[in-house]
Amino acid sequence: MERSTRQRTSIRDAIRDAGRPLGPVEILEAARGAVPALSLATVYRTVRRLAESGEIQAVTLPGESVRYEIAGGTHHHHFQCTACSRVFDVHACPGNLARLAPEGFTVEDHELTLYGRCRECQPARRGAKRGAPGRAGG
Amino acid sequence: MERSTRQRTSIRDAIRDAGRPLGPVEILEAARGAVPALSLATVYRTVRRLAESGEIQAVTLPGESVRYEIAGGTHHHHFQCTACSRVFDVHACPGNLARLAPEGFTVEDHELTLYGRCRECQPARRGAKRGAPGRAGG
DNA sequence: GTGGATGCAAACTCTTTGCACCTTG
DNA sequence: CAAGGTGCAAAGAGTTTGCATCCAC
Repeated sequence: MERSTRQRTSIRDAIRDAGRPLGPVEILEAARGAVPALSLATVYRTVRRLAESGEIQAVTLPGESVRYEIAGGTHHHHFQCTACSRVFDVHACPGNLARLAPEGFTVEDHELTLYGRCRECQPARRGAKRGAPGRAGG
Repeated sequence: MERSTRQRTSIRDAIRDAGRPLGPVEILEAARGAVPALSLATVYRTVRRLAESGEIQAVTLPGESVRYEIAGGTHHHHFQCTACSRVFDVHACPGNLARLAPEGFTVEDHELTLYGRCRECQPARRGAKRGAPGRAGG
């Protein structure tokens, strides 16, 4: 059965506290705050377990490697900031996309990714404060 | 300057003739019909060149490695078959997605992927012929 | 005390790169 | 003939796995 280890707890907490999808290395760095000796292999093994058990879910964006977020349950999409590369949830959906498929095709599901500037990375405008952290990678 | 080699021609033709986005190995296999000694390294180098020159464009779907298709120019999306994994173009767009982003976020672009059954992989229904090739991977 | 969990390092897969040889213009 | 292109093999980056040790139950 599933044991409650410090590693597993720190990984789950890291994902939960982030409030946005995190990649394996981001999880590692965040979780090392609680468990400094945590290894990347354990992160990979644990996120797979947590994803299989339904506690977290994989977020796969076009051209990006996997990120993970707490399984909230509701259908939603994602927004990736073109400046800081971070990913955020979008709790809205255009809906009714089945009509877009070519004739003879059956639509079962869809994924939508929006790209643009997140709140912190808005380009400077007349007198606007720039709060962008400028983080690259991720 | 750009030379016209048999390899480059076979790669470009393979992508053009496929009518759907192909991955590096798919391109290799298709192009080897014309140039049997073609190497995967050349495929990688060539698609990068062709993509940089704008002749072809990368198609990156969630959780999938890159595919390439002829740069047609018009904005479109993609459909991935959950049975054969192949990817097809969708020449339609829900449009007006900027409103979906959280407040304070600016939307510059979007990507949409539909999932379901392609024409050849439709589940058998009353007396329908099954034409599905059942290709996995790719 | 036992079996699952962890850390390390090696293995794997996918992609890129160095280098000698070949081909196009 | 010169410059760019190609094939092979090795190198990188990201992810998975074998194994001895450790720890939750």
